[in-house]
Amino acid sequence: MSFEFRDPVTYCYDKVYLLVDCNNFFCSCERLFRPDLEGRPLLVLSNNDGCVIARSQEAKDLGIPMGIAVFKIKNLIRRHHIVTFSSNFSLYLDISRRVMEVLEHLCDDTQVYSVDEAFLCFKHISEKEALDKAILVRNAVFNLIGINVGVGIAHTKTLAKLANHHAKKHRQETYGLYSILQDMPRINLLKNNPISEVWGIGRRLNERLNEQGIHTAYQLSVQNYEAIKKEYNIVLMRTVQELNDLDVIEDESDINHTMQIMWSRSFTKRLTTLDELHQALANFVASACHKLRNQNKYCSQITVFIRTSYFGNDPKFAADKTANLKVPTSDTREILYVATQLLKMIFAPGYKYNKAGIILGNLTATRSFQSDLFTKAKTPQEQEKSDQLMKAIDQINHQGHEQNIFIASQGPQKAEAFSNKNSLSPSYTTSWDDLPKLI
DNA sequence: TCTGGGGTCCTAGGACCC
DNA sequence: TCTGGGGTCCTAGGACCC
Repeated sequence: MSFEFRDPVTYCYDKVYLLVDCNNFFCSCERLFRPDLEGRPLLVLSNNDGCVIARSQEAKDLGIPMGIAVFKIKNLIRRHHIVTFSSNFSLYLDISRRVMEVLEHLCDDTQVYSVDEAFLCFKHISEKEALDKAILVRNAVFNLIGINVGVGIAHTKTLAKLANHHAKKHRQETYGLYSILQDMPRINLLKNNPISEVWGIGRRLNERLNEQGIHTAYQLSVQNYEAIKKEYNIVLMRTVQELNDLDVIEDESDINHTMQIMWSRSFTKRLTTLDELHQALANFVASACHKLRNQNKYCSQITVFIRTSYFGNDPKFAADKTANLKVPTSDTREILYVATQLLKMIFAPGYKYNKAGIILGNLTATRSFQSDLFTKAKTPQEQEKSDQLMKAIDQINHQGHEQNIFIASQGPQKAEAFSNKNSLSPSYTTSWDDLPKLI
């Protein structure tokens, strides 16, 4: 097979993607403020300290898998003196925001993809220039924030993800940077990776494709587009196209694009009565509504769900119910009223519930709605009054860490009262409003 | 005792209309 | 009395992501 070789200095590409991804992000954030932990294995745990959601390299090297229940590795933790942290999302989000600021400074077409990664898009650039950019990005983020990143360089987002994976896996040889703009390294990388490493191939697709004899990314890349679309779907077809350097996955980084807000937690203690569930739900509603108003949005769809644990021998039960509102709202009292009705409809006695939640959907930036003869809109005065009240509640609750004002049914207990956080790190960066910015 | 918390997109199928 | 097909909109559910 012969590949076309393009001169790295003189050949100019229309469009190049750099995927920048922070290494072991949550663990790296914790370590920023605890340099004494350098070199020691670290874990960040989920909300109830129930399972592992992030691992430092040392912890990965010990063979600790993602998502494993903490009680299953108690001995390992003791034996290797592994340091564990409860998840501190406000810290991670703050560090994330600072990292993204650096990236946006270095590239005006930055698409933030998740809390720890972003695609940087450069136009009319040679491979050498792309590599120079990648080095600049890696050094800037490390020098200014203290976080290590990996950078994958390719013609499509799917390939940039794969290149990034290679860069991080072989950090010694790649220094965290890898380009597959040329055909030769791209084809080699495809041949050396199973399809499960490809962005968009999950467990189910992996099984189905394996049954068809498709195991490597390369085997997937040579499939016929139309046949894949017919047998599977358009999403997988786009993945196959992307493996062949066709840039077909759109920019979805529209900042106000959120379509729904979910708030849910699992409980440390099993809840059995409608009353207990209602109190927990009321807290979730309050938090979700607060988030909704922060985004200056209204919702017209409310879903409530409750369920028992997937594990153990107790009887299993799960239920959800959705209500659509004629008039969009962000008023905690209205949403709580509807949520309460929904909860009453789905509640079944005799089960030990371990999780509940609320989803606010159909988010809109205005209250506009299709009026009909039977729907009475609030008068502008009523709307204004509701907005003012909610604003006041948000302001007072924002003044401290405690939630000071409750809707009556939230009860005296806060949502946190239902969950455990045994080894939470301090909120280093968000405790003081006037903390000097790192950059 | 103890098993995360968010999100997105696509598709199939039902309701309804002409 | 019986019989259609095509279009749109909505929703639930499945698959994926970090």
